[in-house]
Amino acid sequence: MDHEERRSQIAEAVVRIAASRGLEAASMREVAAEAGVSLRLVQYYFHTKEELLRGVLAHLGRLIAQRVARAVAALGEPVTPRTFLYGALPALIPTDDESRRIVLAYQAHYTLTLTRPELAPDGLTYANALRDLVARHIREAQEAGQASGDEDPGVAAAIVLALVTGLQSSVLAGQYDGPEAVALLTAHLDRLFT
Amino acid sequence: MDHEERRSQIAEAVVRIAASRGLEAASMREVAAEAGVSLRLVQYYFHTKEELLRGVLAHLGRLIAQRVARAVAALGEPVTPRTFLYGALPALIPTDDESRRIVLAYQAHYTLTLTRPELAPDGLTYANALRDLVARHIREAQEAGQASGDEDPGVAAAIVLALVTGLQSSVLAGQYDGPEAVALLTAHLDRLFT
DNA sequence: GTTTTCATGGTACACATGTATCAAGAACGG
DNA sequence: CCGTTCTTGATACATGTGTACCATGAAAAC
Repeated sequence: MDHEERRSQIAEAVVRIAASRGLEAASMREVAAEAGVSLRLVQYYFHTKEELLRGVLAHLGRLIAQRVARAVAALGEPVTPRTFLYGALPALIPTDDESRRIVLAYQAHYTLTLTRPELAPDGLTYANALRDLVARHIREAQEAGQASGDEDPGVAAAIVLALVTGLQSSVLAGQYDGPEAVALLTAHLDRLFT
Repeated sequence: MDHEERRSQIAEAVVRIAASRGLEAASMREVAAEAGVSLRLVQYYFHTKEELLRGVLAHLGRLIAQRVARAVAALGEPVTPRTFLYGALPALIPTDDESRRIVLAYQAHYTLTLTRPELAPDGLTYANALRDLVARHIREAQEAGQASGDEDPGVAAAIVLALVTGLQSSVLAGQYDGPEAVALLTAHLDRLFT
């Protein structure tokens, strides 16, 4: 059978367990049962548990990137800095069940990596790259006169991304639902693009 | 011996373990060893593990509230809405080792409650109360002409608190250090208080 | 002074965990 | 046809886990 597909299937099982019963309930045996395979098979595709968790984290990264890319693509051409930010950032907020599962599992892994850094091989690479990307779009919007220019693009990008992270947490905890959180995010963006 | 003190001592041990090796490493035996007491004693003061985790969460809440109160008190009189926000909110960002421990342990517990709501008896009570408190201060600042009045205080409060949450995560992950995160937060506040 | 409650210790038990081992069919090239 | 490599299965093992049980001073109440 195809290796990548099997690994995805198992990783998906971990995501489901982590989102419903918590990451600590994702034992090798539970994962095997949830994925509908034998324990030995989980061991075969992910030799150790550490490798499994790393694989799941990578899988979650792909899922999230895919969701964002899809949201941006749905905007149609042309993709201006403004439409990019209004399209990509809200895609990170959990709305439907699937995005909630993904973000919840991601947050569980994220928290785990805080005390087990060896599980996050790339560490802050993606976070910093994303911030720089957002900063670049903000700067372009400023140069095009769409945004007020009296703010450092790097600072504004860091703020808006931290806001997204915080809103993710709030939605997961049930403080706001998806649309409410998106409204808060766009309210912040609206002040950026005066 | 004093009951409350013993419970605090044990809860503090859990916080240290959670911050260094992760909450999943906080088994009853490890907690006992870290606290320098016997396993039986941990069982005596917290009959079950669920009760222990609830106790630690309550303890963390007290520690955080105490830190914020201290930061506000350090501002001296009079406490205006503006000084309150500039004093209380940055106190939530991890700067020294102790605040890092507290926030890290809190985040671990928070993530755990997402899939085990029975561990968070008060749920969103505090979060909503804090948001309303911040909203009230923002509204007062607006009425005093210290802040631009074209923004809903509730929305602004929700945004700034989500930002704080996101900055906490970023600092824990090492993306920003404490002073950088505080600078980002005050940059946001500065735009609120034109 | 005896009894009862509190505080602490040691230990046992049933179970879950990650990992390793042994085994057997399947696919496939020589 | 045979051997080799890839997949999959069942199971064993050592250890860690939460919890329960029994025991012992100490203090307090009557």
